[in-house]
Amino acid sequence: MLLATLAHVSQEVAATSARSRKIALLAGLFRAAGPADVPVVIPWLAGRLPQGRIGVGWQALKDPVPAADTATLTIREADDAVTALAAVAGPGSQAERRRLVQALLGAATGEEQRFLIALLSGEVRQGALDAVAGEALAQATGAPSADVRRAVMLAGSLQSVAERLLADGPDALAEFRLTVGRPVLPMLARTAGSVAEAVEKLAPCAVEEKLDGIRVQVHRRGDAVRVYTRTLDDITDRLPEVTAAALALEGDRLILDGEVIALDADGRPRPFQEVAGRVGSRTDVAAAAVAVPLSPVFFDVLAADGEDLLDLSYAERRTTLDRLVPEPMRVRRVVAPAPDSAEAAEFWRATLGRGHEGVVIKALDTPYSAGRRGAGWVKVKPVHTLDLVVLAAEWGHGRRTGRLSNLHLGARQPDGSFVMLGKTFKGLTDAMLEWQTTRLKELALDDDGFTVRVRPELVVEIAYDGLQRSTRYPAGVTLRFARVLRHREDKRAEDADTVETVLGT
DNA sequence: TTCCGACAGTGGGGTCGCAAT
DNA sequence: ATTGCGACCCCACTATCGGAA
Repeated sequence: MLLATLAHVSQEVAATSARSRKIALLAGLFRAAGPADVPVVIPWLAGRLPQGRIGVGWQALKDPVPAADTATLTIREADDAVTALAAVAGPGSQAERRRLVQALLGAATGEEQRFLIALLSGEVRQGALDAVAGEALAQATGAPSADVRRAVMLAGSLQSVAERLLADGPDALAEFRLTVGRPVLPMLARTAGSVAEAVEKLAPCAVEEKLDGIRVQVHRRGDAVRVYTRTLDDITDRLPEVTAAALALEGDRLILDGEVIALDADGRPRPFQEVAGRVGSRTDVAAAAVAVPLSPVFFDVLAADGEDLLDLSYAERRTTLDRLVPEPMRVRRVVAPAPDSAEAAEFWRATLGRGHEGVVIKALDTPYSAGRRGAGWVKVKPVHTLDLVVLAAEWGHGRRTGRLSNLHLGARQPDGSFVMLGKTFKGLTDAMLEWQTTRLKELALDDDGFTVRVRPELVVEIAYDGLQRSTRYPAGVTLRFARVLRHREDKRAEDADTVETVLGT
């Protein structure tokens, strides 16, 4: 199949907003693809490279390359070129990658170039990722979409399901079962504003500690242990403590779901940044493990003695977890039998008092919804707010093109100047974007085409989760997960919060 | 007809490893 | 030694489609 065919379909998918039309377009292309093209066509149209990380980003793609006049490039040839790119390493690799990228783009027409650049930079943005592509796959093959979805969760990727499905038909889906050693997409939680609100919806439910670390899925079969992240990357080699902990358990053929955190001598959790740094360290794991020892803490079990527990209720899975995992390695929790239970509020206070991030409220009767943001899990974290001053704004991309989007946030200093604490683009409705674009243009000092600096007069109310250490910003801290609540036209810059106030929180 | 679940998009900061300077 | 880049951790929130109620 020619790359031009695929690039054109991608463009059509991007051009329509109707999800049903996107699915029909993708399904048509999947049907037309030959068996040899399928392993490439499916991930490409879900916006992903089968080779994974290849070391090419916007920097390697920014130089324009003259386009070919006619479309001759095949999908196979383009895929081979990407494979060659992924293999480049060592001194001179950046230049070599750049050369290979330019050769590939030089063989492509304009439309093909646009698709390849989007694909290589991870910005296909056609309004269709795995879920929509999976739906199209079901349509193209006649398999029930619920079965395709379940197979994808259990396989951890669309691609492997697609290959089996297109080669052997819908019957092949039955082979995708929960298997110890093969990671499944983890269940995620939604957000609620308060514990009372969440318990109201979910009772009878449990309230669990929410630990601020790295999510892990631990598989153990005999002496073989593997540890996977939320995106199913294998990080076993970086977490020897987790392997040791898993081997010390009674049960076998296990899959456990939990979080790794770092604890001080007095049992209080250390900052997320330290945990992330530790998990990211791979060159000298032994030294890193001495500096920041990690503790795995589990909250769910997906398989025990090789048996699939996904469809059991949370209450039943938790009973199994309590049997298999000793108490210090399980998250603390209480059960709130009714919406007005006093236990929930008390547990929330105690959890925050111990220095943890928040709580997760879990309905007792829900199964493990792999890969979903299931309604059965709801997280609640404390929210702080500040009034800060907009110092500058950046022009948006995609659907925010032409709007000033990303705001630079400043806190007041005693001498009347401002110190930048971070940026945010979150929380803005289309109407707010429209309004702030107009307002900030009135305040503009200069515009370099990327950032518009403004007179520091517009006050915004910002919500955030807490402070974290920063080397990027002058105060030495930045806001974690800052988002805009509202513009405060009723406030002047002199009314904004000071750096002292921020640091005092 | 209205409501709501699922999905995609728009990016934030930090940290590590590697290559280039 | 320092800097720049890419990858991958953590993540909040809004808009939209289309099926459920």
